[in-house]
Amino acid sequence: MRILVIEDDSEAAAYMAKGLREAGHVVDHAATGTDGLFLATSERWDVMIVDRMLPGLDGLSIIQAVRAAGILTPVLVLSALGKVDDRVRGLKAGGDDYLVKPYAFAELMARIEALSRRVSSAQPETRLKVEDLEMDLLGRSVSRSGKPIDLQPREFRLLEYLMRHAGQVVTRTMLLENVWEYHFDPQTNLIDVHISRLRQKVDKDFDPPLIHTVRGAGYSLRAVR
Amino acid sequence: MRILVIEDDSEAAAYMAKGLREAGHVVDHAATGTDGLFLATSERWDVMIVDRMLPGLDGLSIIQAVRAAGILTPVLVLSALGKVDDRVRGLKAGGDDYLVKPYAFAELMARIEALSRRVSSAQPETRLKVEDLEMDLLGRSVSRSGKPIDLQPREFRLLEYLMRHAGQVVTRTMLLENVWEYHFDPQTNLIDVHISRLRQKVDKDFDPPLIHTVRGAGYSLRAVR
DNA sequence: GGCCCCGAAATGCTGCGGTAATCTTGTCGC
DNA sequence: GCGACAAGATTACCGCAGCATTTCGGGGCC
Repeated sequence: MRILVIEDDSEAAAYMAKGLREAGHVVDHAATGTDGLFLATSERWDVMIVDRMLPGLDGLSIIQAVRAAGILTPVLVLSALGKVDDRVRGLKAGGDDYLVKPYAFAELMARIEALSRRVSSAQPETRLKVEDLEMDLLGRSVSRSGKPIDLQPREFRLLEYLMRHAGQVVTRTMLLENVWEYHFDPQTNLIDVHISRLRQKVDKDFDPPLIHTVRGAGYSLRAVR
Repeated sequence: MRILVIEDDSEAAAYMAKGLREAGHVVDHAATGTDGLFLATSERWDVMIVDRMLPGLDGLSIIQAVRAAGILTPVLVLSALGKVDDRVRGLKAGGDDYLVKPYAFAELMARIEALSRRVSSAQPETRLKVEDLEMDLLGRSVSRSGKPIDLQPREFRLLEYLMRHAGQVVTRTMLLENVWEYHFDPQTNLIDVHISRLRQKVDKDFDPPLIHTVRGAGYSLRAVR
């Protein structure tokens, strides 16, 4: 899970980040409000943990700005202020939960789980992304660097398979089995033809090429070889 | 907003219900765990508030049962137990938030707001809109660019389903299940025929076409492509 | 009994996808 | 470094799957 921590106390932030990383999450950290807001709006996160008292830009203002930008990522507000009034204000600003310092790490973890549960696990993945290449499974659409790419059904299935195995080498047999549902060798250059067609659409007008040939083995989708 | 309160202390329940109703919510109340579980699963709620200590069926067990039934309604757990361990257990059971008694009413309200915010944005909508195509669910009427379009019942249901999934690709199976309630393949071109009829009415005299076929996959309602 | 909605079937058409021929590139051995 | 061979890339072509449209008849409903 991708978690953004916005917290000015570097010791507290390091402690939290360490624990979260040990639990298998990807954690990024911003020490000021302005940095935090930038990261919050420029990348995709599953959960944000925002300290309320921050130098520069106040935690609650960040949340409001994030919400105003139409981002619905769950936010956990962290604060030393534990009075009811403070908590209410934190939630009203658009926070999804409020945790008072000092906190137990187990509770932090549990709350993060609870927050992300419904949002992220609500649907299985609906979009794939490899570098600047994006695929929307529900809309059956593909784009690279924002430009839409129009694919045929078989091409779409082929690219989906490649993207799901990005970075790995995919053999012809794997493709025949999983993309064509052939359990035999058609003795033609069927796959080569489709790879070629995909390249025309996916790599032709872009850089760097993403589809690489692994001679004698198969193909691989990745940024560099 | 529809709120279900499961709480055995009748005085506490009445107090809470009164406050919530004054805030404009619809509140129903169950005094035992079994009643609560029945109401939770048999009706639609926006938020549930569950006391942890209940006669009959424990609060956490209710939540687990509700989640097992595939219901994602946000649950606020209410409890006198405030130790970190108890809170963690409450959240792990599938609760979305945890509030310790005694609580301030303002905080309860704020937490309910926060809980429902992201989910309940799915209010029982009364009208759908995709580009210049509008559908009034209550009045059973459809119009495009202001001009009324007259649809047959089945056509209406079909268009409604497409509009609710605008931008996504809708497969034939999805349509059979949700528009026809067929759980098998009729082996005819039933869907094609109805799509064709819809097109005559929705796309024929307008621009751009909204109903697109996605070869090998299904159909899609969207502005371009 | 008449109207009309809906589903089945027949027909026509479009373009996807598989085959094969030809061209290009990479990799050996000498 | 050069030639030969194999692996892969590209191109063109055509059959037919998959979709659109039209017609027709049964049956529900007023």
